[in-house]
Amino acid sequence: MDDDNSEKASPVEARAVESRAEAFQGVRDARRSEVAEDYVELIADLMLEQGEARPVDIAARMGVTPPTVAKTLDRLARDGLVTRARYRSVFLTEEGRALAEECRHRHEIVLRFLLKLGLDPETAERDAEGIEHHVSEKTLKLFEEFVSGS
Amino acid sequence: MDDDNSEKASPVEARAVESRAEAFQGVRDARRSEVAEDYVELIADLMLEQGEARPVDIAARMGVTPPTVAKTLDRLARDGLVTRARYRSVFLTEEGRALAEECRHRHEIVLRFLLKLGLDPETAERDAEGIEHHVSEKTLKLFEEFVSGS
DNA sequence: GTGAAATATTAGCCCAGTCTAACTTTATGC
DNA sequence: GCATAAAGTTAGACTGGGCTAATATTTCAC
Ligand SMILES: [Mn+2]
Ligand SMILES: [Mn+2]
Ligand SMILES: [Mn+2]
Ligand SMILES: [Mn+2]
Repeated sequence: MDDDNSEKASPVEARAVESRAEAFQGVRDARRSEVAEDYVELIADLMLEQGEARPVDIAARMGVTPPTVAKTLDRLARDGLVTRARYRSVFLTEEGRALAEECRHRHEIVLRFLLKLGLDPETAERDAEGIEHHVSEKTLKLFEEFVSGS
Repeated sequence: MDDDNSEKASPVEARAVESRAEAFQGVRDARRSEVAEDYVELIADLMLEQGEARPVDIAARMGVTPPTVAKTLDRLARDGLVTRARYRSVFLTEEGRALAEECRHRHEIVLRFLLKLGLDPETAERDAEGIEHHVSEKTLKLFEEFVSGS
């Protein structure tokens, strides 16, 4: 090892490192809510479309197997987002409904934003499904303005 | 149960269900590559900044502990993205370098797009770190045009 | 050169989220 | 009403990605 690379971590560099770590932390936090968000949004959808949210319909639309849905719903129930009775459809709690509404709204804005940008509907729907979970309030506001703007 | 809700799944509805499932599948696929993408991008960064990519520096910037980095690097090595020797810095394979370059490019475009939209740099960096993994080629193109456009 | 500090690894734990196989319960058609 | 089909659940396995505690190795200051 020839070159002297011992730049003793200036406060400025230290701050940059920390800030980067916080960004990654934030993304990891967001990741932990993704599945719950998609489920409550879908459950709200199904209750409108079909009058009830059955695990089998959730499974078909999420593209996963029924046991996966069962386990996920148990976690959602544990976290106070849904209520559940054996062999019956699932229902959203107040908290679940609130989260679903928030997610529906955010999904809608992200989708309309991508469409306005010129994306085809199929791709827009797919990208929105992923992007929605990583959009801050500030960004959402800007998306909204862009959609509404001339 | 009074109302008759037995709408026998028309082909149109079936296609809609399937398409939605595909969107979720796509998002799940993207999620599986997120960590690998962030790591190779960061490793490439460190090799430029510091001349080498040490686990301790990766850990600090990712905001995780060294054992987490070790385990992740082992997965990356298994997947042919990095090479590794005990107690030494890590290196990217050809494949790893290619992926890193792709990720760096995509990250850059998403970031510039958010900045152009009017987002503050701190939030832009954080949102970009999450959004980048869920942006299709088509969307990236549109972002690029928007950034370059008058 | 040696000892202490820094770095890296290993072992072992945890939880989320996926699956298949087997079983139970409910809904449906006759 | 009953047989069977559909739906739901349970058990058990697996991977990814996080952690702490303990250990091993390397680096550095003297
Ligand atoms: Mn989604
Ligand atoms: Mn959604
Ligand atoms: Mn990222
Ligand atoms: Mn990135």
